[in-house]
This record gives sequence, structure tokens and C-alpha cells, in this order.
Amino acid sequence: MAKRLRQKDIAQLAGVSQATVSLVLNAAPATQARIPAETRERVEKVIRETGYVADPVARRMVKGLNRILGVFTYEPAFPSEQADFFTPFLFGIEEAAQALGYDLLLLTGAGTQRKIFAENVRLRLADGCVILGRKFDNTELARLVAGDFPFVAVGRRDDAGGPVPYVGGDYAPATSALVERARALGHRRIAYVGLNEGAESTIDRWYGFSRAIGDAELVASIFAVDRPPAETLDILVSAGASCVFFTELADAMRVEAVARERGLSVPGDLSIVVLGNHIRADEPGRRFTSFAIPREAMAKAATEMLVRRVENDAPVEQLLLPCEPVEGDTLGPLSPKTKKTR
Amino acid sequence: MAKRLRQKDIAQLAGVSQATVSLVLNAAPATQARIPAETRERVEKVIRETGYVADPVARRMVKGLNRILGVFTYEPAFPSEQADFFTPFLFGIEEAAQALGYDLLLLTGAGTQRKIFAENVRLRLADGCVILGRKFDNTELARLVAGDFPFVAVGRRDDAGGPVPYVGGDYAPATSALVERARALGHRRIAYVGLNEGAESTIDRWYGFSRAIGDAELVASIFAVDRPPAETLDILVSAGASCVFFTELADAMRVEAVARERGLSVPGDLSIVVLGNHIRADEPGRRFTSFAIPREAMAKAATEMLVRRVENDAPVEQLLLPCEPVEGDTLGPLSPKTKKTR
DNA sequence: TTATCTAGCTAATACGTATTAGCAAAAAGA
DNA sequence: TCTTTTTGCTAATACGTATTAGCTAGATAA
Repeated sequence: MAKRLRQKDIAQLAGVSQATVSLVLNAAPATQARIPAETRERVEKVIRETGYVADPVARRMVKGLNRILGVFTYEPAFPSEQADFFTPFLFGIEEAAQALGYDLLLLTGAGTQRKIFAENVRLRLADGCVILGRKFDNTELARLVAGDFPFVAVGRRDDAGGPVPYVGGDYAPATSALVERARALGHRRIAYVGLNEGAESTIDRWYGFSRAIGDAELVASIFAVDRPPAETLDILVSAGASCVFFTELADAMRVEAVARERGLSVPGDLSIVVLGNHIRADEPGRRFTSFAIPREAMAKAATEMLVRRVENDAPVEQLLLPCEPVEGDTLGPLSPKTKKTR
Repeated sequence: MAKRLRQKDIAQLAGVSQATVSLVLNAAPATQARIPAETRERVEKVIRETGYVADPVARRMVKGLNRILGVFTYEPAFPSEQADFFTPFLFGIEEAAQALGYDLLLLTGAGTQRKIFAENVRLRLADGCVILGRKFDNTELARLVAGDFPFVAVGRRDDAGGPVPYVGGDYAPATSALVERARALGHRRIAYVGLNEGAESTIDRWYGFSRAIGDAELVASIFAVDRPPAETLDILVSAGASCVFFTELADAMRVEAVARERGLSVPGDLSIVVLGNHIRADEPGRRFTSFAIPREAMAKAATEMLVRRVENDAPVEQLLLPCEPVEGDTLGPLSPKTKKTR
């Protein structure tokens, strides 16, 4: 590999000093920089012809910005099983970065540690960082909040020694709306399957559910995920639930399949609602009544927020984007048979 | 935030020089560094108590290479329709980069132009670049080959003013194997649907097909993609083809559907072979007899090759990875009825 | 006692960039 | 013509780390 070109080399080719190259590159107002057009053009020509780009590391040493946005994911961004989780987010991030003239640096250099502040994570190489993951490390979050490095989280985050800048989905009201819809359809024996604590997205769903349940009764709750579907269905049936809310699509799908095997009809005998949605519109299988998570829009808005923080030292912003309902076909009226037998 | 601690500060607290702090931190063999245990422990204590961590950016300044790999895609990587194409490749790249301690720079500056040498593409931010896409720009490829910037293409590429470093799929023998299998099953009237020129992957498939056809007859060839499936089927039927090879899965799927509508059985009346494979294992519909494209492995190997070029100025390598056959259920024996009526 | 060797550091400098004080020559003003 | 101002740069230095030649004091050998 040819040695990386330095400004010193460009200076030599253009017949000026390194300081002049730097001044030209940084396009200070002509009146300020005091470089005449002829000199500037000569230097720009050399830069163009050589493809020279300033070393981002050196620039960051002297506190310069590189128009690079870091992307840190607590899980690998592209593994087969995760591909559908991160892809829409990455699309949103890339779209915004592109429009704003920023390149994206995926901080993979840390290896398998998956810690923002792991030894080899060169967070500072980027001007700022978008952070994604199902579950954040709150110690790291607090450290980021306490520090001066600009970042934005995708997904709502509780305060961590101070307010966390984020763009999330407004899961609580979206959940409430689905609960209210179920109640409007006559459902009074309702169940909830999924975690109710831990990640903020989980807490929001439970909050929205609890707030909207009203005069309906929570006849069963399973604050867990990945339970054997048959067992889950047993609990739901023996509790006489007519409508069940799942936080995880995968759980809903498995239980729906078992219900079908047992001759239960969905939504005739049991309505199923998912507090989230299919990532892929063309996914096989049942279309569950749910709400749409605006992943791309969240990530896009987070990226734009980050750039505001990088460029203007903008104050902390916290934004929740609405989640539109998805009709699906798994929530239906309380049927007379269902009501009578329970 | 407290000002970032430097080694100079640690040195002051420990009563040594900055150079000593660095030597302690880098744990050179004691015999080499000549720092006695007492001094070392005193410095380590200060480091521990202050939580000092060396600035990765400053470290990189003195080491030269930035350990950044560019990723350039000739098509946008993340819009929904392309995600399935690029995701497995990106997984392979990420995996390798992670293992090798490199960060990945997504070059968004290309925007809608999708040119490596477009004005806003800051190629030289990275130490080297992996290049992906269905179709490459040969002018740019030639420029890369002529230049000194390390790159590796994913997918076989013809020479461009010199050999192109690449990792591709070995499509020709994989195609030949499928043709030989069809002949072994008795097929003698064979058809080919898809391009036979243009991209190297296309050329390799046609080459492998042509080489293996032997005493069988090419009774129909449609060197095009995206033809109306009914029209394609008409040509195949009137030519009396008993087995057809498609380069594009999408074309095969459409023709198979039309064949089914017409009461033709696959593979009973017409065998269909796809020279490639489903990207997603859980995709709906027919499982075609095909071969597996080792996308992840290709990208992983390309990334590793690139790092060899970046770190060791390694010579041009060109690697083709084998494509394992996928059984599927669309290729079957030449049936007596088929033979008799044609 | 003198000469030589060794241990324990440190001063200096490299890395590539951005910034700024300041120099020298040319231009403008008196 | 002399003085002041302006223009067009450049030398010097900061950033935080890693590296190494070299200094000094103490220990060892003659």
C-alpha cells in the first residue's frame, strides 16, 4: 500500500505550506484566511487529483469534526436472526445521514464485547453517535449523559443521571388504543403475555395496557416471554380470557398455531393482539391486529437530532413518534358462544 | 464533565513522566521497559483510581492505519427491496471486521449517483474498501486497479486493466453439476432462460451451462429476464423442453405458477432448475432445485483478503468459493409421458 | 580509588492536522 | 520619499500518545 498522503505532501505538490493546505481545505471565509483565489485553486486541484482526504484521526486530535456519525448497536447489526430487527433502522439512519452529508461508521472494532466504552471502541472518531439495541447498558448511558460526546438513543430511555436524548415509538397510547378497541368489541376478560418491566419499550406497553383496561378484568398475566405455547394457551383458556395481548410477535404466532390445532378459532374463540408488528410486510402467516412501529422514521429522526446536537450543541430532545394501528384479522367481537361458556 | 485525563496528568499524580505512564500502560516485558515493580504499581494505582483510559484516537495517530474499512455498494444497501440481497453480505463483512478489529465506514456520500469516485465519496477515510453490487462500473474498476488504494470486490470480476482482487461464488461448475444431473435424469431437451452476457456472474452461469450440455439439445433459449411468464412458458412448451434452467429465481417462480395454472406438473411435465438460490431460507413458495450462493462466506473472505492487502500489501488474490447444490423438488426424472408426447 | 556497567527513568520527537502570531514584500497614503 | 497598511503566506505550536536515545546515579569490578 502506498503511504497515506498527508497535507505536507499536498503542500509540496502545490508549492505551498502545510498550513496553507489546511486553510484551503477548511474553506475559511476568503477575507479571513487571506488565501487568494489563484493559490486556493492550485491547492484544490492537487487535492482533487490525488483524492486526498484529511485523516479523521488527526482531525479529531485537534477537536475537528469529520462529518462521520457513529452507529453503535448492542447486538451485531447484520446477523441472520437479527437482520430484520436492525435493517429498517439502518435504512432510516443511512437515509438521513446521506441527506445531511455524513458518512456512517459502524463501530465493529470492539469485537464481541459490545460495550460502548470497551477498550478499542473509537467513539470519538465520529462526530457523534446513534445508539441502538434492545437493551441498553445503563452505566454506559449515564457515562454518555455525563460526558460531552453527542449521542442519540433510538428508543425511549429513562433518565440516566440526566435526561437521555432519544427518538422512540409512542407505545403506551398505541397499546391503550388497542385495549380500548378490544373493550369496545365487548371483551371484558383480558390477558397479557409478555414482560412488564425491564426495557423501557416493555414498561411503556404495560403502562398503556394498565391505563386502558378500565372495567375489563385482567384474568391472566404471564410476565415472561418464550413460554411453551401450549402452556400459555392452557392458562388463557382456564382463566376464561376472550382476548389476549402479546408483547412479542413470536409468542403470539406460536400460541395462535396451538390454538388452531386445538380447534379454537381466532378471533372467534380468542382474540389475539400484538403490541408491535411484523417487521416485514410480506412475512408468511397470520396478520395480527397490532400497531406499526415506525422504525425507519425513528432512526431517521434520531439521526437528524444527532446532527443538531453535533452542529449546534442543541439541548437534549426527547421525541416519541406515533404508532399507527394495523388492522390485522385476529381481533374480533366477543362472540355469543365465548360469552356464554365463560 | 471533568476534562479528559491525559497521561501527563497521570504522570503528575504518580510522580513520573508521561513516557513512564505509557510504558506502564503498554505492559512491555519488564526486562525491556526497565520499570521496577514499585514504580509500575504506583502508576497503576493512579490509573485505577482515576479510571484513566488512553484515548484510542491518539493511539491511532501514532500507529498509522486507522483500522477503518469502507463498504461501497453500487446499489443502496438498505431499502426494503434490496435488504435481502445485501444483508447476508453485510453480515459476513461485519463478522470479519469485528474479528479483525476494524470499524466499517458506510460511504453514504455516493447518494443517488452510486459512483465510487463521485465528488462526495471520501474513499480515503478508510484504509481500504470492500465493493459490492450486482453490476460494477468497469471504468471505476480500472481506476481502482491502476491506483494504490486497497480494495476487494465481492463477486468475480474480469480484469480491468489488470487483475481485480475478488472473492466470488464458483457458479460455472455449480451450474455444470446441475446440468449433468438433469442429463443423468434423462433430460435431453433442455432450455435456458436468462442473460448470458453482461455481469460476470451471468457469464459464468452460461459458461457452465454450455460446457455441460453435452449430447442434450438446447431447444430453447431466452437471453432475457423479466419476460412475461406465460410467453416464456409458451416458448418452452412449443420447443418441447423437458427441463429449463433459470438464472433468476423470480422468473422461475412466475413461470412455475403459470405452469401450475395450466395443469402442468413440476417436475413431472417440466423440470425447473434455478442457477442460484433463495436468499431467505424461510421464504414462502416452492423450493427449487438450485445451488446455494455462499454470500456470507464470500463477504467474510473478501474482508479478510482486504485486510491482508491493507496490512501486508498482499498481492492480488482471486478466490471462488464453491456453491453447494440445493436439493429442492423441481427437478425430476424425465417421465414416460413427457418423452412420448414430444 | 577509579573505571565500567546497569537500572531507572526522562527529554525529545514522531504521528497529521488546525490555528495563529508574525514576517516580508507590495501597495497605499501622506 | 518616507511611513503605514495590507496581502500572502509560513514557522511554530497545540492536541495525546508511543517510542527511543541518552542521562544520571548507584552498583560492581578491577
